[in-house]
Amino acid sequence: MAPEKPSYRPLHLQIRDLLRARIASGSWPAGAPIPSEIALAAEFAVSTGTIRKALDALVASHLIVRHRGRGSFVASHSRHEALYRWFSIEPDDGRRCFPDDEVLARERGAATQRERALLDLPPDEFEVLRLFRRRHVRGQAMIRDVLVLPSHMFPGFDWPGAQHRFTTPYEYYEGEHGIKVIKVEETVKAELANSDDAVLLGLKAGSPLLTIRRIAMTFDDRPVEFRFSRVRPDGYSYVKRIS
Amino acid sequence: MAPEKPSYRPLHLQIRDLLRARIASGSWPAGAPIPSEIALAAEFAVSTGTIRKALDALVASHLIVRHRGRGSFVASHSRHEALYRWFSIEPDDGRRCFPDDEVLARERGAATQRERALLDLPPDEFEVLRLFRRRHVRGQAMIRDVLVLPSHMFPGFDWPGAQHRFTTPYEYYEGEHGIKVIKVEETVKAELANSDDAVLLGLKAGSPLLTIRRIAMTFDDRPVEFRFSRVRPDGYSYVKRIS
DNA sequence: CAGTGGTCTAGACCACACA
DNA sequence: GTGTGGTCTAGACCACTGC
Repeated sequence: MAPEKPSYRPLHLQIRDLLRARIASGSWPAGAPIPSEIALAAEFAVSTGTIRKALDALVASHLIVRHRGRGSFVASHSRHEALYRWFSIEPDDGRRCFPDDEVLARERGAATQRERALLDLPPDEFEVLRLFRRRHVRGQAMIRDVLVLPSHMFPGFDWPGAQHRFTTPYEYYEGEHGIKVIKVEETVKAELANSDDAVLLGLKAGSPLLTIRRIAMTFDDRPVEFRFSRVRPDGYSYVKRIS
Repeated sequence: MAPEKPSYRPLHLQIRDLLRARIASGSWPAGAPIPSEIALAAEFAVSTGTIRKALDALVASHLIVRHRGRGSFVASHSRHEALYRWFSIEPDDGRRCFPDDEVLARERGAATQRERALLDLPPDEFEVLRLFRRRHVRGQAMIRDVLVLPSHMFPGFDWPGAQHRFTTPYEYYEGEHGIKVIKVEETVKAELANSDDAVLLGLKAGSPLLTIRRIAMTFDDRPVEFRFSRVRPDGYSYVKRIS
């Protein structure tokens, strides 16, 4: 006999996915209030306990936030807690602080073979946006990076222009282009500083350097941004906590 | 008015902490079955829903595992899923595989100032165990590391000897010394290969190298092990996924 | 004050493992 | 079978927010 597909999924999972779809589709935009437990229970004709289990899962995956007495809301990158969520570099003295951006250059061009693959560009799309930055902390150049974006997902892209309204690129993607980054994958390597690193980060060529390649994804693992960072290693570490 | 301490904590949190304490104290050792929901509900005189919420939290923090029809059990490092939980290095070709250990040396000696601080040694303890290893993958030397342990927590320490019974040090700590690692913190840096790296990993001195400093902790953030790893960067990356 | 989410209860029914 | 955990219900009560 051929294996049967599961004919049943728990209600709370079905509801969780339906609610997630509403957030993914943009019908519930970032920051918007969502219906109360009671309203949702009525809409789906289930008990509040089942709704609660679905909402708890969305809280766990950072898709909504809930406040007793106020209601539930679609999570947003503009919340302060979101700032450090994706940023894994910490000074060795423990005093975390978020770097300032300096946009060095911006270009629009044909995607390389590698960029096409990393960003999973559809066959009829060939253009990417590239944003070259330098990032400072306490006045010192700490990171230089390049952000590569699929052009077709960001019509009218204007990050340096919108920088006064949004504190991070992800907040800008979300607020201005309706694209919510929900997952990133970073691979870290050690390399040697080249002459550009020497100039931009004030290092000696040939000194060691941390490099980070990041793929940022939205719903359904769709790539949104590829980022390549080169980090000066003196005084800073890449940190991962596992529990 | 002086601020009042909270006179009330939710029952499910209190019960979660009580159950966690039983695991921490060793009265419920790794792998042991724990009482059923109904039995726990009777013991604490609460409803099964409250017990369930406490147990769900313990599942989320990997302290217990539950199987429908069989029961709930204290989680153990010997489970296969635990193998990769703490290991963040992945080959660039995607084919993950766990390295073999080769113990190069073992020593027992006085802790350095730095080791004392990292391991939070009590004032009357001065001795550490050091284990020097090399780790291979597909026949190639990939990592060399040193493990530093507080001597007083591991009486009769015999890792290379017990290597035929336990697959990883953490499984050995748990099975033989009753010490369960539940959390690690890693800081990653880029450095240059020295002459020892050149010999042990087959690199050129001066080539870039990933270094990882790890603190492994048991309950109450008590340090159990300090580990310093030096990783050959060609073909491997340190990976972190955030969602 | 009404409305929200957080806690807690006391059940019922089901899928599954094991003897 | 019996016993386990997983799902789901229909309530009650409380703490908190904002009007």
